[in-house]
Amino acid sequence: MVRRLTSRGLKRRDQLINYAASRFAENGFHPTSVTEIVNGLGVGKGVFYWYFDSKEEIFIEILRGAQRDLRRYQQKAIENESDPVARIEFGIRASIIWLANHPDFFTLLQFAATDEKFSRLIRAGEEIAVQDVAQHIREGISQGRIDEGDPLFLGHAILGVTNQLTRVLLFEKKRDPSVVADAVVRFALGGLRGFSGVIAAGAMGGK
Amino acid sequence: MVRRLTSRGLKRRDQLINYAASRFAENGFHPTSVTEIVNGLGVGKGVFYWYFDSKEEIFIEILRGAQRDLRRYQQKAIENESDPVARIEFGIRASIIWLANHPDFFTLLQFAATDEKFSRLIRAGEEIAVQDVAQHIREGISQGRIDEGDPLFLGHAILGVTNQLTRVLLFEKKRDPSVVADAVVRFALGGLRGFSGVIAAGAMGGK
Amino acid sequence: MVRRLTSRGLKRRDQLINYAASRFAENGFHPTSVTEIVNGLGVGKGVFYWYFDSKEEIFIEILRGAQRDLRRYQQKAIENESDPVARIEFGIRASIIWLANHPDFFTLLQFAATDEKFSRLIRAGEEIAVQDVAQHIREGISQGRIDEGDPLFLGHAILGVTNQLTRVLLFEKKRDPSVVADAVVRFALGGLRGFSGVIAAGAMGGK
Amino acid sequence: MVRRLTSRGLKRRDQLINYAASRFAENGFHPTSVTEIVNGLGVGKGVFYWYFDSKEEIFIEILRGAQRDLRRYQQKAIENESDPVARIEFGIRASIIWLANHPDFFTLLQFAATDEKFSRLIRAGEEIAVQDVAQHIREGISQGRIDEGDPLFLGHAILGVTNQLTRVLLFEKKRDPSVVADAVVRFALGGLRGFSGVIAAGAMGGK
DNA sequence: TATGAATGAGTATTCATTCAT
DNA sequence: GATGAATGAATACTCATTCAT
Repeated sequence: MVRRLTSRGLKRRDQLINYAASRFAENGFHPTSVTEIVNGLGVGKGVFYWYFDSKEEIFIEILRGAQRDLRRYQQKAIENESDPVARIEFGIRASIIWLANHPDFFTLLQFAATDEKFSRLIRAGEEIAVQDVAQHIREGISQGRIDEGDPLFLGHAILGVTNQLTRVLLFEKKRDPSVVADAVVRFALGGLRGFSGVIAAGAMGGK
Repeated sequence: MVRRLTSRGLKRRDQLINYAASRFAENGFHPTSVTEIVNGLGVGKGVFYWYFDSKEEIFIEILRGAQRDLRRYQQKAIENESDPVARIEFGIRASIIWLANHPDFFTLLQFAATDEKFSRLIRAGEEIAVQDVAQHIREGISQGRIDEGDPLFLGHAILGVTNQLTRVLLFEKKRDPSVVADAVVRFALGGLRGFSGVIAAGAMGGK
Repeated sequence: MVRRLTSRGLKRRDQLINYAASRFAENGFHPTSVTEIVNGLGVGKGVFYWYFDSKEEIFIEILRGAQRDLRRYQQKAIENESDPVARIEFGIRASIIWLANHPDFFTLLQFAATDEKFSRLIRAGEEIAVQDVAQHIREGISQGRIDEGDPLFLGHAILGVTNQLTRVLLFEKKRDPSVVADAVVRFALGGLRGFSGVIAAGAMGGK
Repeated sequence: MVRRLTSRGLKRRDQLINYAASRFAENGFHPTSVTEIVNGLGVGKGVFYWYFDSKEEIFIEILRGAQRDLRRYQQKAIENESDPVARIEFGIRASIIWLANHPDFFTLLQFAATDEKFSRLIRAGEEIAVQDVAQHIREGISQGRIDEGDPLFLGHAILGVTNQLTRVLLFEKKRDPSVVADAVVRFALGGLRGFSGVIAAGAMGGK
């Protein structure tokens, strides 16, 4: 939808995005109806469709906004650091802090990754984040600080640890963000250094 | 629902579970209708509600079955191994192989974790798996093979790496299961060993 | 929609078709809502969609049924007559009688011809009727009873006269069907015989 | 709505009428939204409601304008002809030429005739046109050039032939307007002369 | 005159679930 | 055990119209 918005319109749009995000996070995307959103805001149904073409569209806008914001936060956390391993660490810590400050978005991103309609977007965002990390990993490898290994694999591994520990420790067990971050960093940097003595590679066979 | 089923009835129930699982995996839980399931099987709607109280119930049955099956597979892979680190490795490898053989269930479990209605079940299953691993981790720590650290944290970290790399490398990038397993094991065992030189713990602060 | 219907189901379907036809005829297709139809029948909304995929579909069924019925009626009126001009006359009279007995369908067919979604169907039905007449016209021409002329043009001309006089005389001015039929037949057969002295063919030019 | 319009305002009004007419003709009246009209013109919604009270009103304006214009065109074609049969012929030819030059209006008039909201207007317009023709028919009868018969019936018959052949031959089969006009004139004048030997008047009976 | 914003009843359609047979 | 039929609340979305500026 292309619409020239006045400042009043921009405010409305933001209001819709924020409220919808909170409802989606609490109830889930499918179970949250447009009616629920507009009623919660005390506006008519047409308002919603004045700003968005569909329920899908507003969700995508929410996701994009979250991805953009998270990425900016990560980059800002890194910008003055030249050591690649430190950049990785700072990136992890920034992510966790951002997620702690935007718990709704965490839920939303997790769900979106499982829904065919949005997963492409999430994948793309993840890929960008992983590319960022991969670059630092490559530098770390060339400096001999990180063991050889596919930087993209390693980047995804870090992402996996970060997400899982954030969900469990931060959101479920309500640990302090810095505690969570310490745990993630410890595991992730250890993982990057790798483990020479793989015991039984391929030893178990398939089905 | 508790119903005494004939062997024919058991077969029907299985048929429903399997077909529903494939539909849910392909379309998502919410977008898949009961009508779609019974039509796809060429039976009437009564059949569905003879065996299950609701669409939620069949989904829960699917999830439970998947969790049970995966756990059995993991345990079988471990039963003759006494070395704790090897048990961890074998557990990881077994998980990846099982997931490779049940791609539908992977999708389903991922989604279920994000839906309030099912997440409790998923969390419980995860917790059990993590407890298993934690036990090995404890042994490993006491043998001095793994660095000090909260075994539950570490268990979740392993789970996070496994899930993420399975999704990305196995399902998206179609890598061979053994390649994926090698990557996961390498990172996980490295992560367990930890990283003594955390550079900036807590240095960045919150918002 | 392909559905095996019980006799109860067939009855419901008929009921829906008949009631919907009357509503469409009275209010028009667009202004008549599915809700109005099911409420008028005192059934749930699902009933409608059990038998028809859409509002369009039921309308098409109505049109098809009307076309089929009208055609049968025309053919029955003609079957024992061998004289081609008499066949034309009998066909016209039969059409008018049928329309007099199915005033709703007349309205429906007229509307359908103007709506892109249904006009193809109406055109096809008209074409069939016109082909029938054209055959008799050809015979009439070869017997020297009808002047030379494109039989399809003439068939459409007859259709036009029939429709217009039926609408105006029969439905608006409430004339007796036989009076209407006499008027149509008189004009149509005169028109078939043609007019040798066209006064100013092409004399007026285009725009 | 009565509004004193500046010349700029009159232009806007015309623009709206013309564009709306083209949309209505292409999509149908009901399916065309006011939004579609104003967006297509790149103006705000207020503009529409400044000039017209409702969507119905603009449609009625369109119809009235078309009727007025057609009637003027017919009258101009006839004004210098005194022979009644020739006046009929010229009227028919003029109508077909006008319709050929205003294909949108043809569609619109056809639809309007089927919609309760507008049919009164269309009927009135038709009645005027038919009265015009009826006058010539009466003259023709008194001159012994046209057989006895109700002039209004005959007038409607001519209208029916004209409309049907225009639709089929001109718009669907893309015949040249003069060819269409020849066919209509031939049939209409033949029809006016009538057919003495009605074979089976009333012989078939009603239901 | 004109705009962007807002209204809210209305639309077609879906779907989990129940019922009668 | 199983079927076709029925329910009716709910859903996403539309649209003629009005309002504030």
